[in-house]
Amino acid sequence: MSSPVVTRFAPSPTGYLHIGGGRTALFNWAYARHTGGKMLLRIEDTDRERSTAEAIDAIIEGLTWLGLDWAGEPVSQYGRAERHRQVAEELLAQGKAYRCYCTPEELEAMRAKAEAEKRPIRYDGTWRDRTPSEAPAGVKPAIRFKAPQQGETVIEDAVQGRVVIPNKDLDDLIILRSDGNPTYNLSVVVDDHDMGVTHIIRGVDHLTNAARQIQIYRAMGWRVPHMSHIPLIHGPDGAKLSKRHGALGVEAYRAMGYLPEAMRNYLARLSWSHGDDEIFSTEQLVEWFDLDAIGKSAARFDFAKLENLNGHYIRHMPDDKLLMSFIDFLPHAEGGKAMKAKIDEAMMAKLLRALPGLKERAKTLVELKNGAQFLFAERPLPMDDKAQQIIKDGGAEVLAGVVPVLAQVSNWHAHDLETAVKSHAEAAGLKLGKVAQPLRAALTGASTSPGIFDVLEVLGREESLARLRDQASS
RNA sequence: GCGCCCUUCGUCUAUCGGUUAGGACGACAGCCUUUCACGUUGUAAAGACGGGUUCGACUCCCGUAGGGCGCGCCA
Repeated sequence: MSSPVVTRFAPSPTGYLHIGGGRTALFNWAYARHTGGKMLLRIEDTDRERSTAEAIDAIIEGLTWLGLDWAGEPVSQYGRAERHRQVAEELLAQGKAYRCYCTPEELEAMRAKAEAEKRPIRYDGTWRDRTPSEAPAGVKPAIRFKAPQQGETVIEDAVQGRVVIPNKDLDDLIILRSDGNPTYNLSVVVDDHDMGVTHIIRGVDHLTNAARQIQIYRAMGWRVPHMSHIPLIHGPDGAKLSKRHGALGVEAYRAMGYLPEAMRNYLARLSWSHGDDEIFSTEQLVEWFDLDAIGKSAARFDFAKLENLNGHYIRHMPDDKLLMSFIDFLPHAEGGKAMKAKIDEAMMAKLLRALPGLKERAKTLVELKNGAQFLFAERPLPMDDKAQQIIKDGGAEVLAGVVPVLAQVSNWHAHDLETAVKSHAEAAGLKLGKVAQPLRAALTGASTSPGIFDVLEVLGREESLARLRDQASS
């Protein structure tokens, strides 16, 4: 029996949880679930300049919205700095690291020179073999890892396969800054080791870091975790979906009206697949998810497909559940707070009754919100351009004819209303559409809506007749 | 510049040497229809290029081109 799987999601809190991070978290989560293991959350906050408490909150909220959870409390990497320092000292004591007295300015000059001469940009090992006695006075040293210079470092990656990096291309990285703070590559290794992480699943942008980290694991005599470097998500143009290029935080997707279940389904299908399966539940994802089905090429983010998937989830969600999702969504939508304030028991009932007709027409919760607008509107109803046109083009007269008919319907239900309107249309020699559109315009203020008889029923007799009379010619 | 990775319809992908290269989104067309949708039927649409290996390559190897990632006292 092998030990239980431990994965981790380790974002740096320098901004919101972007969509690529969300998928990395999803893969870690799904793999942990699939194997009966657990996922840990570690906040990589060692960069004190850029890490913020707001970002931590945004990440946690984003993960929570996505429906991803983790075992235990989030770990602060910065909080473990003392331990990282100890490891750096240990490496130093063992001769596997050394003090480097180069100043940042010198290093910058070194890089500039290398670039100008079109040489690989690498630390030249100035202090690798010098003795501390040669140290310049007044310069605080950083500690560098003494990386092997010959041979190669092999990454056995579940996704990338066997990746071989020549050691000559990996220079001596700083593991402890001159101010005594550990750097990323050291902290990651120490934390993953101490936290018992068995499987590292992260973006391929960390692939070369993996090589350096493996060298540190070796130097410490620690076991190297299983690694999976997953492809990045690109924008529609093929370029990296970076923060600078319009990459959005998961909260933006929430505001755009996407359902977490749809996001999970969509994200799961980026660089991962299970045969021809396109739409599947999170339970199925957990059941099916495995590392060997992850592809190596980057995927482009496609809003059209996300939207299609989202529409599917909206349509198939039970009405009561959808209503709850809708109400939870409202505060995040434009003008949604005002709508939410209007939701009382009666409105809940109306929404629930209207939802079957509404959800067929909505691909996002924003569209659902817009579609439901007519339920919240108050007389006199605001009318959009098309609706006004319908009323003007003879609609008002049609309404004048049909209102008395509707007023006589004793049982105000869709079926009876339909019977009444249809026979009226027939008697008047009008096609049903000629009657339905004016009704729709007057009732909803728009030219599109759910089935008109359902609209009449949901609005109720009094409100319906009042709205119709507002627009009927006298 | 150096290193690593990638390349099947516009997009996401299936294919693990032998298929009429399949599915999904999107597009287009038809049907349904009180609007818009939904639903449904159908159509168009792909192995980057060039060499090998093989009886046989989308699949294996090499090269070319294009793309991505990395090369901080950032993570």
